[in-house]
Amino acid sequence: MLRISKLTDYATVLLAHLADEGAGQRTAVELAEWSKIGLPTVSKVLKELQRAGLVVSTRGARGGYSLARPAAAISAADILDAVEGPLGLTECSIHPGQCGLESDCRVGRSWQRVNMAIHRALADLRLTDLANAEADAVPEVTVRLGSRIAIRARPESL
Amino acid sequence: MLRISKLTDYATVLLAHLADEGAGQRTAVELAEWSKIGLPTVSKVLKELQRAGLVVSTRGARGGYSLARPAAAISAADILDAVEGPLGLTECSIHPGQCGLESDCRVGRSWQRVNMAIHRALADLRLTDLANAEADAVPEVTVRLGSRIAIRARPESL
DNA sequence: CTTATTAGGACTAAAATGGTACTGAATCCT
DNA sequence: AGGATTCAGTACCATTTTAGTCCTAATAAG
Repeated sequence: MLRISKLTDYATVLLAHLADEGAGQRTAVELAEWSKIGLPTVSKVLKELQRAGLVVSTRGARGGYSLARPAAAISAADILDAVEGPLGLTECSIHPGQCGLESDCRVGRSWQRVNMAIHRALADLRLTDLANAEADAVPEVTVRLGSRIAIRARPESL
Repeated sequence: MLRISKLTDYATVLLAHLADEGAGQRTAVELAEWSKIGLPTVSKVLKELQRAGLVVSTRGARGGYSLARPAAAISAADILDAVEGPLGLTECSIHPGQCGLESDCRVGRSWQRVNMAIHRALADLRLTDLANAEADAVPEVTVRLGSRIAIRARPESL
């Protein structure tokens, strides 16, 4: 099905750890040792998170990384966007007008809507929720794609 | 962000066309010409859809493809699963016990839940909805991940 | 038995992903 | 000032995934 990349997974793990330890600042080395992910990779991920403004870094001796804002203010969508970029769901959403169908094909916009709705739902799923995946700690998320039908996946079915 | 593959997009377009034309049976050639997708590719996609049971095929002269069931009984999740397979969202959901964190890392299960919830929401989004992407035709979808928080992306914001 | 059409699978090319390495810049400490 | 520590940027490589093609076999119609 839908898939997040390994790097996004790493990012989540690292961010969750930074969140756990309060305002704790950690170096890339510490995080690599703790997570058992290779240092270069951890480094790369953290750099991306820094560019995206999710963590702040201080250079030099006694430097390191820490969260740029409270864990509750960082969403799953933030992490996705930071690591995977704002990729479009379909080709024609990136290069419109090269499709040849256009008038006949109303499918593209649908997937686009699906994507946006999922994105929007994930924007409300916070790092604090992701970090506490104990039973039922992950919140309900509602994706609203239009106005006609309400569909609900019930918690007990997860 | 999240992404569907080109082939999934093709599959949706083709299925939508089969749905449009009533019970119309179409050959791969006809579908390729109509969609302007290369014949070998159309062929491949249709074969996958056939294996997944979304379309039925008849061989030989006057053969072709048609929907295996009414468009309203085919969901977005069916299409995703047919073309992209039931991929796990993270590594450790596929190969558990190789992670080294496990006790410390509660992130994996969260993403897994997100995935399952999205999947479940897409299971209720029907081909008929995808094919009619006129304004507001795509229905509201609710993904419920847990039981604590309700999050709603409002239609007007799409 | 010839033609139309799908089934299956092997194969190739291109792109994305995951991971590494190197060089430079900032900061701290003595 | 000088050295040590640590992040920044970028280029690079290997592997995997994705997209697309092609060929041969099977099935059905006329």
